[in-house]
Amino acid sequence: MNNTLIVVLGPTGVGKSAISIHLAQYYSTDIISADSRQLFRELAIGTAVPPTEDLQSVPHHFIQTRSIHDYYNVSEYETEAIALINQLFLTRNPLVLTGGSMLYIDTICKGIDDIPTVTPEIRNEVIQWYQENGLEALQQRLLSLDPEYYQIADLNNAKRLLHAVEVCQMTGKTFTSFRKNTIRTRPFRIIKIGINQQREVLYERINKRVDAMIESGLVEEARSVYPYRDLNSLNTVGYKELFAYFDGSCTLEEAVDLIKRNSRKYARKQLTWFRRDTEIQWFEPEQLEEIITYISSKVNFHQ
RNA sequence: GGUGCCAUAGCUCAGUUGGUAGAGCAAUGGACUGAAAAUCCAUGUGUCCCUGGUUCAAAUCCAGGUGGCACCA
Repeated sequence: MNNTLIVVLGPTGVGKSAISIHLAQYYSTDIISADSRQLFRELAIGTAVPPTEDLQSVPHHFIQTRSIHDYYNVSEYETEAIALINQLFLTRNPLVLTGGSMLYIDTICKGIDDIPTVTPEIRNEVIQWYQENGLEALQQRLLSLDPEYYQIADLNNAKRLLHAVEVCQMTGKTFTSFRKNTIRTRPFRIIKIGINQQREVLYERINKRVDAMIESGLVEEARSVYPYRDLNSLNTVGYKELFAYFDGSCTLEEAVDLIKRNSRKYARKQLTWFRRDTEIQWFEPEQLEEIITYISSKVNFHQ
């Protein structure tokens, strides 16, 4: 098995895109995005989609391919991305996967259990029931539907409980019965490259990048999707803060500061997730040569 | 120059009739199975501006000083 997926991961703003493009050019290959927000074509500036030149110089997949109005989830991503990866391997090797959405990356590397997709009717029904009856009632409902999951569930996290209840409600089976937690072995090798740098430097980069986004017209971009603010796809850093400004509940300056702060928080959360993954080999953003050396030490593409 | 108000955690501020201090935000750590840039959880020692006084005991009362704000000249 020589097919290799090079996974470039790291916190937001660290410079993953630049490294991925260099790697893709070096190996004459494509980039598959693992970014849950760059998927949406209406969101370009605020999600830091690479500039047009970069997108033209290297083929990118899963960038700007969906609308904010489309329903999308990790499972769909897994199905589509794995199919594409297998197809691309017929003509090229290695491939580069890059992005900051932790769950999306893990889904490609390890798979995710088959859980039936909840219909909008059931979802709305359960959400409405929750809004009328509250968290405690939701916990009790889960306890009666799936006591096993109740034992391990994060009982304050309504989103998790809601999903478990939805699945039970729809299928008549317990949520636990779908949670096999089986790791899928992929028909390709995976090399994980983590990019990180000193926290202060990273934060400074993030702050500057937000200023640059504002200069590039983020306010206008956010205003154009403002009417659809309740969509899940717009519960996104860079947009939700500007919606508050449009509402008149804060100044533009305050909104921009909040975008910076929330981006930093996001970066921290990403690092928390990645920290437990011992397969990741970490590098600084300038260490392109070292990265290529490391990859070469793991696999030889010219045999 | 005079008078009044204020000074407590990185920031904004609570702090009852004196018993050596605690919220929100920030920051940091953690969780994570179809909303994941989402959602949830945990972590609070700081010359209570300085000096002196009263008191068994002062962030708290008194005097002076320093800095800020407001008003009057």
